[in-house]
Amino acid sequence: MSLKYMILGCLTEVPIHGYDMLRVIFRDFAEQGPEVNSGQLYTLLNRLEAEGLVEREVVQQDKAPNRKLITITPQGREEFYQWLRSDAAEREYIRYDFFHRYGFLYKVNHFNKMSREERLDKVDQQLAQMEEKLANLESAWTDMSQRGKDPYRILILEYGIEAQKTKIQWLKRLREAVSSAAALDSDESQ
Amino acid sequence: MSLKYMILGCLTEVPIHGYDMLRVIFRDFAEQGPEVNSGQLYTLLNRLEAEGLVEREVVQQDKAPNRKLITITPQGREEFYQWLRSDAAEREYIRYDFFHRYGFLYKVNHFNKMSREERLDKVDQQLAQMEEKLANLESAWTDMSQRGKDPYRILILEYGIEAQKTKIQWLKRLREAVSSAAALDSDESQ
DNA sequence: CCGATCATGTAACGGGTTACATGATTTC
DNA sequence: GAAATCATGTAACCCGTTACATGATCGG
Repeated sequence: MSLKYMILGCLTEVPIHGYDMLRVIFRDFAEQGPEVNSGQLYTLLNRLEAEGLVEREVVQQDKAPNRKLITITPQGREEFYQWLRSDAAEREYIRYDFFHRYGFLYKVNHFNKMSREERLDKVDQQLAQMEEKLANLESAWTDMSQRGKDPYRILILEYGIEAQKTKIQWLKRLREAVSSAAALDSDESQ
Repeated sequence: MSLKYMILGCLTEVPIHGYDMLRVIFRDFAEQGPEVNSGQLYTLLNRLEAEGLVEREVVQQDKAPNRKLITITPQGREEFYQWLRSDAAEREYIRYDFFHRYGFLYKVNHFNKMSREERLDKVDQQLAQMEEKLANLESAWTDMSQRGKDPYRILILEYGIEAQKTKIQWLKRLREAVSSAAALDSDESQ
């Protein structure tokens, strides 16, 4: 379970309440803010509390709905640091992981079953999407470096940007291949 | 469900039996052959058969365990082509997907909680793993192009190789940052 | 007053993993 | 005769998603 350690890691830095965590953690994974997956968060939080890794305290707010401030317990902190130092989650057994979960690539795998127009269409759409995403990442970078965030976190974002650029460059090559080659119109495989 | 379409896609090209599919499909995702996730395959296959998308026929083999040859039905083929042409599975809503599921990156996010030695250690390990993986991908490429496979499939592999190189380059930059900078030893975050 | 946002939750489902069971055949 | 590989399967579990429910407060 990876979210568990995201939560604990987040809490090692500052106590926070659930809704804010949703915005902080999930905002970055799904494009827009909440209502994204409150489901998982609150149920996990229940479990973590039962396990004694976090504590929740109701904070009365006048003129606003009550919040529950979540703090990490010493055991929680302990477990997070142990995980952090272990080599858990660092190994990737998956050889073709770039392929895994990237539906578009899987469809390229079956391009020989599509017409040239269909291929071009798909590639162009993908390119547009990926370029938009790159722009997003880049503006996030500007934002982050202006706010003087932890340099490691900026570096992480820079990895994301590089990876995205690599993807785009490859998509352009793919586009070339689709648009130019009759030789690529092979039908058999294997 | 993505595996469903991997199976159907595989079957549009050639009838195959379950165990072979395990080797073909899963070999590429988990490093070594079966016994990897036979669980999912056979249960899914049951469902696909019940839905009339595939058919199974027992093939008696003397001097070997019986196999069940799986063929795709016209409905199965139909459904696969529809999926292929739709834009299903092509959109990525996840902004920081490069971060998602890449445990190592998440730990870099918490590098400020580790000593310089621990950081270097982690980075070096990761580098070694990623370089090994690159070598694997490259030998797979040699293999594939010698066997004259579908050019699109070779292109896909080339994307994997490029992505892996990007990762490695970044890891080297990260290593630099860790080994050289005292300035990076910031403690606060936010 | 209505809709948006803040804030917390439950229930059902679904895909995927792990672990286990079975049994044959080939190789050492 | 033991271990490895071929071949098919079941059951339990876990993580995550979807969909829904509740209720308060704020802006128009």
